[in-house]
Amino acid sequence: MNISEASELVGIPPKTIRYYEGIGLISSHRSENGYRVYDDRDLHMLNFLGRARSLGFTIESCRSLLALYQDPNRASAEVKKVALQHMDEIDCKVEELQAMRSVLTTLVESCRGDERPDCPILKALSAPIRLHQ
Amino acid sequence: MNISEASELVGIPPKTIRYYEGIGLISSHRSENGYRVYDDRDLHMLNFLGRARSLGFTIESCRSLLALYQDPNRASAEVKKVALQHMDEIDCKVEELQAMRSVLTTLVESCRGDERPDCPILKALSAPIRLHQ
DNA sequence: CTTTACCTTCCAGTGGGTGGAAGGAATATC
DNA sequence: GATATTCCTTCCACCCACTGGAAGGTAAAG
Repeated sequence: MNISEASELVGIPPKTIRYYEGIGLISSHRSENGYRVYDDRDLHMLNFLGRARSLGFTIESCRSLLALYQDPNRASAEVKKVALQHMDEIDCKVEELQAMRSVLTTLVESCRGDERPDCPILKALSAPIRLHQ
Repeated sequence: MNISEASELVGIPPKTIRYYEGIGLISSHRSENGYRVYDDRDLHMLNFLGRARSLGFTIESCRSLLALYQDPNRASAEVKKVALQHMDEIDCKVEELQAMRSVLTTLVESCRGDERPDCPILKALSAPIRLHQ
């Protein structure tokens, strides 16, 4: 099948599929007219990639995961390691975002949000420079 | 003062300060030798930017916030609107990340993580293609 | 035969910087 | 005075993970 059909089946845009090929994440065969052709095996890889990406794995992690997936002698510990590392990064991001959120909540709650210029949010943002050691 | 001193005071790298000037977020005066010179007012703006960025506001939001800050006829409602919109985006991101995290948790918990190839994480990633309507 | 839809490659842009090269200017040391 | 180091300047390229669009070839439908 051609790229657009593969795209529909796995839910990844054609552009992205070509991109994945460009960076060596997947490969593809070509038919006589130069069009990319995808078989079940290719769909399987693309599907794997789509799921991994939707869980937030980076392209490089996806590369590792795909390699492990295709290696019958893999140790599941390797896979778990990649996943745990990813979870750590997610946790870091969530904490960062929640820290921001909590400051923003305080600021927003203290702002009347009317037509007057007086604004605690701006006041907080323009607070005196504290020395960055 | 020169750029590196300003940088230290506000905790923003010189490269980033130049970048902010390049995209028109701030401006700067030059001394005779062509060096950028920063006064208290400039430091104040940079500090404002640093705080806004550290709360996760995008550059474009920072531009709006700086404009509001410098407009004595602003309505605090405008500021609050920017902040609320930003909070919405943070909430979206957190939800996304937590959804990923919860799937990952399940997968990681089910993986023994030993030297054997059998791995539920890979199994889940290679699960049959479900049609993307 | 023409239109439309699909395919190809390549270049450029997104956000928010960061690294490094090449070269000028100021200061410290010998 | 010469030299070394540090600081400054600009500019170009790179990061991630795509995405948009141009220019042109190919296939299927009317």
